[in-house]
Amino acid sequence: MVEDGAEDNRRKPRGARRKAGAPTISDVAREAHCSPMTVSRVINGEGNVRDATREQVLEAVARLNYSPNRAARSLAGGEQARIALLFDNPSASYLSEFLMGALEEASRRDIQLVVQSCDNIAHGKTLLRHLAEGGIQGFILPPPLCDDLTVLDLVNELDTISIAVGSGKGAGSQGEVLIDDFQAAYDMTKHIIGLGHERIGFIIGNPEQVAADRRLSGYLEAIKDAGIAKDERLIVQGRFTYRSGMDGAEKLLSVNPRPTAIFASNDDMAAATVAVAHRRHLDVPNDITVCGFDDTDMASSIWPELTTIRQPIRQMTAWAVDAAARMIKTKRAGDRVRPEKKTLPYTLVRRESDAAPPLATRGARMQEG
Amino acid sequence: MVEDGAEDNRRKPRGARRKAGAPTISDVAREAHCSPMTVSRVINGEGNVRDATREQVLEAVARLNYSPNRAARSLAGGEQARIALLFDNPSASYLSEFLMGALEEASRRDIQLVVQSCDNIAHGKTLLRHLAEGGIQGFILPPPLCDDLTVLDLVNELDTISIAVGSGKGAGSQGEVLIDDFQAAYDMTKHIIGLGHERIGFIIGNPEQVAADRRLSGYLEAIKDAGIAKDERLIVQGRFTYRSGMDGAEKLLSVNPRPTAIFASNDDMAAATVAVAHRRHLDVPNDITVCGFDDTDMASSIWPELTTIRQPIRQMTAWAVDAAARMIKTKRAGDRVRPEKKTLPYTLVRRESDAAPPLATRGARMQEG
DNA sequence: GCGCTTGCTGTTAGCGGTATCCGGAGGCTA
DNA sequence: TAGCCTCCGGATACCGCTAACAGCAAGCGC
Repeated sequence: MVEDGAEDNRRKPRGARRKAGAPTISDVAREAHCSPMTVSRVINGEGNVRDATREQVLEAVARLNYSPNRAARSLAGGEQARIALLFDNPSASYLSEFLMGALEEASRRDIQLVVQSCDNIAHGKTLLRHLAEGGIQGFILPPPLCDDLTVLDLVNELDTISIAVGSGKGAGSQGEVLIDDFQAAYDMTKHIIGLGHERIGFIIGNPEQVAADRRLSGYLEAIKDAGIAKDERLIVQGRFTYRSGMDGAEKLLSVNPRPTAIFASNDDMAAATVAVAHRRHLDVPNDITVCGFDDTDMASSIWPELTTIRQPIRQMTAWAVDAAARMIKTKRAGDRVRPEKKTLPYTLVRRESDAAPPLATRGARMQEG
Repeated sequence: MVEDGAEDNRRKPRGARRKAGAPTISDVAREAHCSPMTVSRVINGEGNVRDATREQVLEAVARLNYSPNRAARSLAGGEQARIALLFDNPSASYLSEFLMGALEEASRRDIQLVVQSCDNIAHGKTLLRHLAEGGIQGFILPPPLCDDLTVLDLVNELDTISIAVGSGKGAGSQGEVLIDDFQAAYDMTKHIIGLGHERIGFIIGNPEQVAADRRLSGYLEAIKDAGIAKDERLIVQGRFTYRSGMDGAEKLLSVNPRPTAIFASNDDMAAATVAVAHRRHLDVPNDITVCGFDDTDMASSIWPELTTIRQPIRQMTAWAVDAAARMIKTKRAGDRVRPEKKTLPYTLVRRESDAAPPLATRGARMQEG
């Protein structure tokens, strides 16, 4: 009688569990009027599912708040993909968005993500080698790492795959996800011009990153199209850091006549520009318009909040993790890997840091003209 | 027919996929001349196995160096903990640290973690309900979600458990992991006093978060202990946002005589203070010392970089996951759940935003004394 | 019309364990 | 010897998911 303590309390855990427990893939399948296998395909981002079906499944997933059971998945699926995220990036706010997207997706997809920071390209390459030996099959590389061709070569040599996020030289073997930096910068410049500005300063990003070039080109093209003469003094070099933004802004604000607007290649530098402007007792935006790029956290946590270009960084890294997983999978299956590329839409987010140029300036210009 | 010895060499269809190593429970059973079930019994220390049999099994286990597959075990046993991480937090950098700690620990402990962001408290509550219905048994909540008592009530109503990270009202039913905000603020204030400051302004955080109160108390206690009289004009209300920090700083810097140092309850407000100071042509730190709290990335991405208090966010969330798992387990076993609480150590990070007060001020004071 | 792809979806068979049930051996009472 | 209990241990059915394959239409060349 003493012994049956073991049986008295757990008589029907199974039945009970089914009721209270988490929804399973079959629940979703029933809800979506299809088979569990199809659901599996949808949530794993495999192809070969009609869009209509996919949507039904996704709807059902959302409705039931389904999230796949990790244990079952790794039990059935064999090995998990292991992906590393290497970063060497000055802008902390960019980075945190970046990480969030990747981490979220990795946890959803049950992918093992190794996050490593590195000091410079050389160090990055050592790490790359090291990680590959440790069984990492794929890499996600933000700029500037993904902008270096020797890094790309190394990835190939190690027989791994890589995805460039927010940049990319269009190299054949590398996956890529980015926005149209050129067009975005063009749009922003046009927006500023549309406000009435003609003397528009520009702070270039880190020259080692292709995105910096593309943004510069977009700016140049836009002022050219608007018939504004290019003024070398209004284009200064930065490095995407706050500090470099301060230096750049100091230079720009010392030019005479002063620019009425400054377009910085990222938010950190734009924030620095606002700070410098304030230090010089210039009101943003009434004395000077300041615009950024990226829409990181910083853009909306300073005052005035920045008008900027929103990159869907989170979606981009999420997609990168996804694509990397797919590429690894096809590679493991022995199929030919076709690197995936994607361009995501950006948005111009208008906030409080832009306005028409001060009347005095406009007057001055009208007198000139 | 199918089940005979002829078949025992290898499973046929997926034999190829099986990894070289990893002996299974069946391998052990074969080795010990018994059934998998008996092996399971031995491994799990259940009764009802003859000593002789038990020893055979243990020997086989040792010989094969067998260790049970966790995924399979939790799948079959239905013992898997599922925890959700809900966040509604402005600071992205705080979050990435937050996530990293949690995800790392979750994967180590084989716990399933669902990550969800929400817009506000109301939305958070909807999600909470939704997730609980979806089989989530516990929640990890950063501020401000964990500071809201109605959220806490909901957690209880849903018969789930929660852990507050970085805050907590000490409510009986909720687990908590935090730093000693009082002591940290005390230390920072003392540090500033040690530099020679006597007129130290303080910007309070969001009154809805308990941590804000604690930090204020720490500040008050420290100046009291140093024999500095409390000056109401030097203590202003903020809300943890950049904007509120600007307002607070404006107020503080208008006080006459001006404070020589300002201690803001978080980094965003400290950054705002630096901006305001610069606007007034005050040099940080030579004209005025500014210190923050949290060590978010803003602290090190503005210039000058902020002296601040670093919270070990990663360890805090790792611990939270751990504690949540334990609490869920005891709850499932039908035992009374005793919410766990923990306080972790913080660090005062000294950077470039603090210095001794300007000589003029010190002179003035010496004359006074 | 015949095969032959191609694209989409369902079916089957496990992954490595554990819960539950079942049955045989042995001991005890009547 | 029947009846019943206890101790051991095996058989079976899953847990939730996915790999591999098996349809099955539609499109295409000839």
